[in-house]
Amino acid sequence: MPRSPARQSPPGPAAARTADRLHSAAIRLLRGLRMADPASGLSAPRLSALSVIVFRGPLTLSALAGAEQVRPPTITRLVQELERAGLVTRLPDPNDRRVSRVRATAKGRRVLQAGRTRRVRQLATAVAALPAAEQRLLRRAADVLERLIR
Amino acid sequence: MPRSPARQSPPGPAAARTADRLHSAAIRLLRGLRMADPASGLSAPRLSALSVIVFRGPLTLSALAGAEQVRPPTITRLVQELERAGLVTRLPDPNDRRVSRVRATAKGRRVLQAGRTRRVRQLATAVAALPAAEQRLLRRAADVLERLIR
DNA sequence: GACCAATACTTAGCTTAGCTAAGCAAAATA
DNA sequence: TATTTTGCTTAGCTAAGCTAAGTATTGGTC
Repeated sequence: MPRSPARQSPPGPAAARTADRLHSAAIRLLRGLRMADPASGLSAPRLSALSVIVFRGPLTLSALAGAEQVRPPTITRLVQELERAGLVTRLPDPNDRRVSRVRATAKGRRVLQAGRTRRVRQLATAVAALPAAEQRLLRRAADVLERLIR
Repeated sequence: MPRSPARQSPPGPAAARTADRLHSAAIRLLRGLRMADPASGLSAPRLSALSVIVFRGPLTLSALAGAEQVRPPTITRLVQELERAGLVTRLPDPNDRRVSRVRATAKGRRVLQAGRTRRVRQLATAVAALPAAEQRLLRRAADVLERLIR
């Protein structure tokens, strides 16, 4: 009998089922959270992009697009919106005038903190209510997922 | 010192961080999967709705909206698209002429299977490549997440 | 039985977020 | 110097969500 993790073409029913459940869970999780804070205009993609800009320092639009796994035009627009809201600014690159680096403003950093807290509050509260063992489980699952997603 | 899971108003930094990571993971996971199959037109929301229709039998639009956690107009449109694609049909309710029940067609059931397989294939393959212990971990995490999401 | 409120869905019209294709300007290369 | 490549933008499309306002039906109330 072949050892289990050998099969390649069909991923195997158990893995497929797990993938399917994670997929559904992701959809519902984001739907539950979508636009938790219309006032500050911090939708999921904006929050996510702003977070990258805040934590990975000033970076080029290409790098941001790569990190966010979206195409260049999407990033162009997202950054324009964040800029319009005063959350980020752009610096010209002195060495290469094609590129444009983005950095968070003080307001951006402030709003990120407040906004992500508000946005994931429901989820965070639900997580906090779980027994410690399940919280640990979710943390380890997040590790695995982050690796999986690349 | 107070025992840990007691605090309520701020969910606590560990839970908040876990929530934040799950949030990010969900965004990136869905971005990676979005429109894996443009040919069959099976986007995530359609797949998700079709799946509910297939497995929870004929159900009213309101019930579907509830299950999918979206507002009525969104469901109206989604169902119109699925109908146009021949994946579902509508039955009038004999007792109440306001309501309209949706059921999957044979084609709908067929396409669901093929489509979801294609759509989550990347993810399923990645999951299948994990050591058994991590696959188990993800399954248990999916249990917890499904409860969490309600 | 006539009205009125509630319910189930639809329509209209907006926003956001993604895409491709095509363009422009700067840099790198031949 | 001419060409290609790179980084970003513009134009224009689609999908998926929303609210507000409509229609039709049901059911309750005087």
